[in-house]
Amino acid sequence: MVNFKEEIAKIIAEHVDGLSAEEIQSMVEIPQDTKMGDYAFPCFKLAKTLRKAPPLIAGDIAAKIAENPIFEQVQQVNAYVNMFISKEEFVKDVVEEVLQKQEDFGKSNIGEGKPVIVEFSSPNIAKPFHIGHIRSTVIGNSINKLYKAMGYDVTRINHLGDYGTQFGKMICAYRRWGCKEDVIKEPIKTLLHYYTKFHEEVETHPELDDEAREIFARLEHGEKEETELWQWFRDESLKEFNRVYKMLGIEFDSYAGESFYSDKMPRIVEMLEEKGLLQESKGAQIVDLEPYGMTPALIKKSDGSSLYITRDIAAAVYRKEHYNFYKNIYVVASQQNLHFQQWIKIIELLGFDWAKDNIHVPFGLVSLEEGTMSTRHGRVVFLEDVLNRAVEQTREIIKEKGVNTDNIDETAKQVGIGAVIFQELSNNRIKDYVFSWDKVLDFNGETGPYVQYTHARAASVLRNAGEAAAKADDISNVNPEYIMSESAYELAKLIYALPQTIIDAGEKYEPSVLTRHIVDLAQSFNRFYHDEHILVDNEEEKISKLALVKAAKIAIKNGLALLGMEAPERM
RNA sequence: GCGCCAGUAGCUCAGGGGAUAGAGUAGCACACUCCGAAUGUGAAGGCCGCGGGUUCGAUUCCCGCCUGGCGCACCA
Repeated sequence: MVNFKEEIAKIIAEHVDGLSAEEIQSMVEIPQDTKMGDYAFPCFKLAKTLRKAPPLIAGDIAAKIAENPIFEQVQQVNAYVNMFISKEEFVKDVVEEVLQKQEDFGKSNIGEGKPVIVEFSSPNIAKPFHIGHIRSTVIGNSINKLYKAMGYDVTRINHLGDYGTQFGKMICAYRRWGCKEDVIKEPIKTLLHYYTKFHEEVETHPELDDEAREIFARLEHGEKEETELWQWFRDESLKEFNRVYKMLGIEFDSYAGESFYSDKMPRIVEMLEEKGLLQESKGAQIVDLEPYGMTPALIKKSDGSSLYITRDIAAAVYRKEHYNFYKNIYVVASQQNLHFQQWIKIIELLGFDWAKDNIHVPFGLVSLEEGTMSTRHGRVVFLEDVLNRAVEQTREIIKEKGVNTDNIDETAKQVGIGAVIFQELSNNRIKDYVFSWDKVLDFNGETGPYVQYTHARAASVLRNAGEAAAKADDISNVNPEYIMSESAYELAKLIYALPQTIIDAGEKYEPSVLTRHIVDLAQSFNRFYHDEHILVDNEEEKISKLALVKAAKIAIKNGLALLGMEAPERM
């Protein structure tokens, strides 16, 4: 498809001195009101160099470019050159492109196969997978898919929180109050109970903390008994996590978590020493980051055991050596902003020029109406419960509406879970939000079910069309005259914009950019659907409109896939 | 106290130098003998937190303040 901004910039550049086509391209905009054109070029900035009033410049440019056949019309309005693209060619090109590319529509190859790592989800072993984990999991999954669609070679890493003093606490608690059968029966809930009990007991018995620290030190030294317990906790927890990942349709290439890097840390400490970055402070080893406006980074505790910043440095070094990444992306809560700034700065101080390729993609906090979520206080909403309730509600709605779907369980799953994912990816990831059952279970308006419904509706029209639907695949059967009405043209424009939207979303690490666009697409399709009758008697008109319906359906489906969602044919 | 982030319609949020600031939702008024009403249409709803500055032009950029969230040494 033609890149219109680029083409327009070239055309205008021929008539404007002193500005490159690239500079002009960055100035070309899409007016908010479609009545003002498909593209606009504001001329204010040219006034100084050309020594002329902006409206006069706009008038000049408009007159000079009006003859170009890519425009249907060019107008000067005040300081703007407003351009209307020739609809006939445009609509035909868009439909042809989509129907030809099918599931590949929206993909690009700007990544050229370069290796990218996306680290996401990364739950803590032996702790519940709660609604707070949904963000990293779902946002990370979408970023992974966006980068794949851009032609990068993506590796998905689940950096499990499977190490640290918390395991000292867990083992300590298990030894004191644990019961093997309970753990086997309900691993995470039981282990969480031990963990909570530990924190209650430590209030009155502070010596427990020392004991836990000691146990962790033994674990780190590979003592048999501690290691076996740890391995057991890890295995049982992963079983539970995988149940949720399966529901969400999420997979990983690697589960190399914190424990994987435990033997890779001494090397980092050595490197820091060699570079003279390490200092002793209050018995601990630190890197002083004050010259960079940051608090010191604690590398080693006074008892000699490690901290997670050391692990993250070790992990980044390992990944650079092992994957030679072009980008190493971390989808981790904004609470860890300082931590990321610190260790990325340390990578830089170690002399690695790839420090800048480590990218922290932060997101805001999820809280409950009762307050911040707290595993220790048992104030949590389990993600699995949220997904199950969404599926259950969908099943009821389907029954209520009496929709004919072949497999009500499968459809309820696709829509219910899709609703939760879509909700999560609707807003800018940096925003905090308060979890609300009412909101996740609301399926009207700008929601996942709305978009999926639109897709199913398009599917329904195509089913009802019978043979004509197949004829729409052949562009020579399509007469663009029939799909140039206002609502059809607006729909075509949004379909056209999908590939660039995918790139924008990827480059900003912001799936919500795509989510918003899919909502716009669905709204536009529904407007078209209400404005015009598609299955008309006139065969040529019907086929032409069906081609647009098909293109819209493909665009919606491909977009949803990049959010990690299914697009059911019936719902 | 210092640092980072956020503040836009009653509510939830888009937009991020450019034309009259947009959606959804709630409430109001409409549209199913018609391809799927989980839909669509209309009206209403705004000192874009406050005060300065830069600019031809600021909701957008800069400075200060206010409010809220998060972080700031042996948890991750």
